[in-house]
Amino acid sequence: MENSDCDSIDWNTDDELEISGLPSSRPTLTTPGGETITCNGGGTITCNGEDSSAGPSSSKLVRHFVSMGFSQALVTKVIDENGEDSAESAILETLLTYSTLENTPGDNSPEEHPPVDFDLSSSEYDEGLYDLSDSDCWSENEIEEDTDSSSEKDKKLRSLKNMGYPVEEAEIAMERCGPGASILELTDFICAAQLARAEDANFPYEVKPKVKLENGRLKKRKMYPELYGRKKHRGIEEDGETIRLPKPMVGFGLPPDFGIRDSSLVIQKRNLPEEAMGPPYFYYENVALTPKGVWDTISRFLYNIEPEFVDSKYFCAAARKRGYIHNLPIHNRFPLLPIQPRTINEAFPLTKRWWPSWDTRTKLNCLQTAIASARLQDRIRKAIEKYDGEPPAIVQKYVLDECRKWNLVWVGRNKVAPLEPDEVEVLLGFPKNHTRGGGISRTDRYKSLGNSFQVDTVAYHLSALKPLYPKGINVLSLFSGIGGAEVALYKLGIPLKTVVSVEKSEVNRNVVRSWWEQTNQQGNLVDYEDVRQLTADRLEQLIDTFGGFDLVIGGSPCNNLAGSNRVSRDGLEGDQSILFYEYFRIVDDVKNIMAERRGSNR
DNA sequence: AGGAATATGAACTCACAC
DNA sequence: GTGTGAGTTCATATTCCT
Repeated sequence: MENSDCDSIDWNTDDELEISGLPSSRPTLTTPGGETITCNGGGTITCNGEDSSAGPSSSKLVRHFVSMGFSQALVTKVIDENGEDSAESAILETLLTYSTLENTPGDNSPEEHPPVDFDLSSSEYDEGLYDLSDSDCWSENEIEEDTDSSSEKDKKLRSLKNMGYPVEEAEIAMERCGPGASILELTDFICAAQLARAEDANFPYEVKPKVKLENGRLKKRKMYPELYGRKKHRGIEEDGETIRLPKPMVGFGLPPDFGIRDSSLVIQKRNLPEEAMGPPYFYYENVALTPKGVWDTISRFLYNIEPEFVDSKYFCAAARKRGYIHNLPIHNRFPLLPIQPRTINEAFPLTKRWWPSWDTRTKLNCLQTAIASARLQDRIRKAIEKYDGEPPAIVQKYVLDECRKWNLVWVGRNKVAPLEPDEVEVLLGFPKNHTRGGGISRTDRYKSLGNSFQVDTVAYHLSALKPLYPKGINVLSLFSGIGGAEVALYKLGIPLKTVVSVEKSEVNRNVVRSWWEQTNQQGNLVDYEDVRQLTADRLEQLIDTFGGFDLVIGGSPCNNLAGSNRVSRDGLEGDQSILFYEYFRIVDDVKNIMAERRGSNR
């Protein structure tokens, strides 16, 4: 999603060197306003595990860190050393360092913890928006505890198959791991077996194209047609260098009754390249309409997975054409409830009265980061007012062009207006007032919202994870923005055990933290300011602390890709959009580290 | 100082006619 | 095949105004 340009820090080369050259231990950045941000290194932490009242106390701090998986003895020791008043981030930093040095599991390894209690009904934040009561849309698809071992086995087999694993490998894994093995254990086994086979065939990591620096620039990966041959289906073609956008832009399929009548548009299964398979799962997002060749490059880096292009106009009343590359299962998806109104009239009933018959729009265009000026709205009003009845065709065209360009709606006689920030929030699937208050300006609200996920769309894709992680997931959220991924998972009812979030903009981090607190999250929220802080060493520490990441999710900056940018639409190598390579690096690091851990546990 | 307002096209795709 | 026109787009730089 999201935004890397919300503040005044430029991503020019000098800054890159400056930031990456910082000592890795607890760097402290200072904002232009002189305010010190202490969320580096260990990150700012929010945890509402027990008492919701604010204010640190020693015992509470101890419980807090113990709940994160550190041993009580270690936590006590570190707090004693640092002092109770020291920042939580400093304590976490020390804990991470110690736990790495000790290399011995604490008294409370995360796996030994009781599952977090995830009580949706206790949330008062949603104002009844999230109807997560028993829904026949998905309950039948869930994996339920079943006493019948044979049907249990079938379900696991089916799940594995749906996740893209070959049936034979799934059967072998179930035989070897025993009847009580969880899906996660089974997928671990299959992945380890695949890795072992790859090594046997002298086809190990080295084969995987690596990113290399060339003249200070990132070098593009070679195509490996032998790994993932050219293909063609449903309008998405790899025609030499260009991936074409599908029409209609419905991805691998939409929920039932979402506008797909042609069943051939629904993809039942796909074959992921072996090196792309999870765990961890990952999910990458960016604008669909990029300069030529960008999605080819992105796909090449992300294990040659075919992008899923979806227009969110099928999920809400506004268009949002985006590409998603992920290794999620695509079976058993279900939509968020309640389903959003999908026409302007239904979403904004009050506009109906003023909507002229010659404005035939039923959907809004893409919600962007800026809104129409008052002067433009005035020009439109004056242009129409000159005529008693229906304005002439030339005026209609002028008005309609501007309305389309600026997403204006009719709010009075001859009066058009841009959407209010709270209306944008709801369209994008966020709770009303999600970005309101806490010191964020109206301009920044539009900007952050314009850079965000459409929650219903993303949630539909992520819904396949729900049966796989009934006890919750650990998420690495990159370029988190205002937390579209977190909100989507929450609305799906997937408990958030740990969220490590990286977001450069302070106002956005504040939005996510407020949401986290208001929704009484039981897990841990750790945040970082810069993706470059997540070095391989740091990722190892985080993985060892939290027991690995189940999902790495994020959309890297689109600034240099988006069509609205008149100034610096420089493509993937642009100042901001180049951070895509950081996304790839981190996903690849996490995959390799977790594969190593699986190997050494065996 | 900082928020708000304002002006600023190009690149791309698609449909259609020829 | 080529040409043309219509439609769409997670934005930025500058100025204005408290």
